[in-house]
Amino acid sequence: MNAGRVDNVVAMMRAMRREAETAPASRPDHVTYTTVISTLVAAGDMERARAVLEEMGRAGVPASRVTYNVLIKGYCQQLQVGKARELLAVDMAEAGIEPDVVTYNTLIDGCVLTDDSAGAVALFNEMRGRGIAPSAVSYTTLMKAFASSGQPKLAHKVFDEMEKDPRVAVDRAAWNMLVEAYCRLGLLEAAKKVVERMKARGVQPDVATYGSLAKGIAVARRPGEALLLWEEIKKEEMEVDGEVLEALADVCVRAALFRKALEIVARMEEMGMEANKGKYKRMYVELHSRMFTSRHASQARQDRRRERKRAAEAFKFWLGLPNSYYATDWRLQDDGNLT
DNA sequence: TTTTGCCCAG
Repeated sequence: MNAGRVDNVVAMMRAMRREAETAPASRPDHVTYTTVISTLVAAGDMERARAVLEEMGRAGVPASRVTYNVLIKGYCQQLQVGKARELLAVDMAEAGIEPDVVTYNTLIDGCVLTDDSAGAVALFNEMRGRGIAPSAVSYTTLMKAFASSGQPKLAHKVFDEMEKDPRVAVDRAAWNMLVEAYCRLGLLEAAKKVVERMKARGVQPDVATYGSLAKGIAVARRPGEALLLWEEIKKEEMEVDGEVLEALADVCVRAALFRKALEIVARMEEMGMEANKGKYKRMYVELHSRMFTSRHASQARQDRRRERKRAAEAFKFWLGLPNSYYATDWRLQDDGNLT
């Protein structure tokens, strides 16, 4: 199952059933069937997952709450939240199986995936109405509903409620979701305040935190902030993934901060990541190909921009664009290639 | 032994 080998998992279950004819101890139990269903769900094959549920019933092995939770997750991933809800309202109810906090968290996330934040709130309330206590995951998922619908203030309200709830602890995922809620709209000052509070509470920012900040910087188009974040990542020897670096490199290229952009892509290449040169070529040509072409600049101004020009040449060299060492005439074709 | 949330982007 962990290797995603669907056919082998199904064949194993069948073999167990056959063997059980002479060795009853091999009879698949509810965990066996749930494991098979998990494999099919992970492969996105809801039809076969559902068929195994039927097979389970015919074999006289009752599905458990976990079995249903797995199937609900599968329908949510396929964006079929209606079918997921039906499993709860009809199948689980008929089988007399009570949902738990995982059931509801999964459904709430399904609402988020289908841009239904009202549905997410309704399910959160329904869960509490049934006497099921929200977990840290419940709060964070509800925050996600507001974060992804561009309502950071509401996400923050949920965060505050979470802090007040003695049954749960605010963890790094919750802080990160709050940072994400602000960054998605490019509200960098608010996001940075959250990060400061998070650090003051002894929670270290991680890849997700910096990923959100990098995205926020890109949304807000604030290259100065990209430099600050890059310096912090360098100073703290922070473990970051390529996506964060790419977001920062994008902002730097857009802002014509080529020296920094080169530093960042160097780090990406150190990490074994292929920087997307095609994208940077397009950005360079679209945004900066007219740089340094003014004929009216004074000598003083030309001197001042010498370092920037050197950086631009180095960047073009890295891109493989014609630079000062080679030909100087080049243009962008309709197909995006350069001649 | 099987199930849920935190960056990217579709």
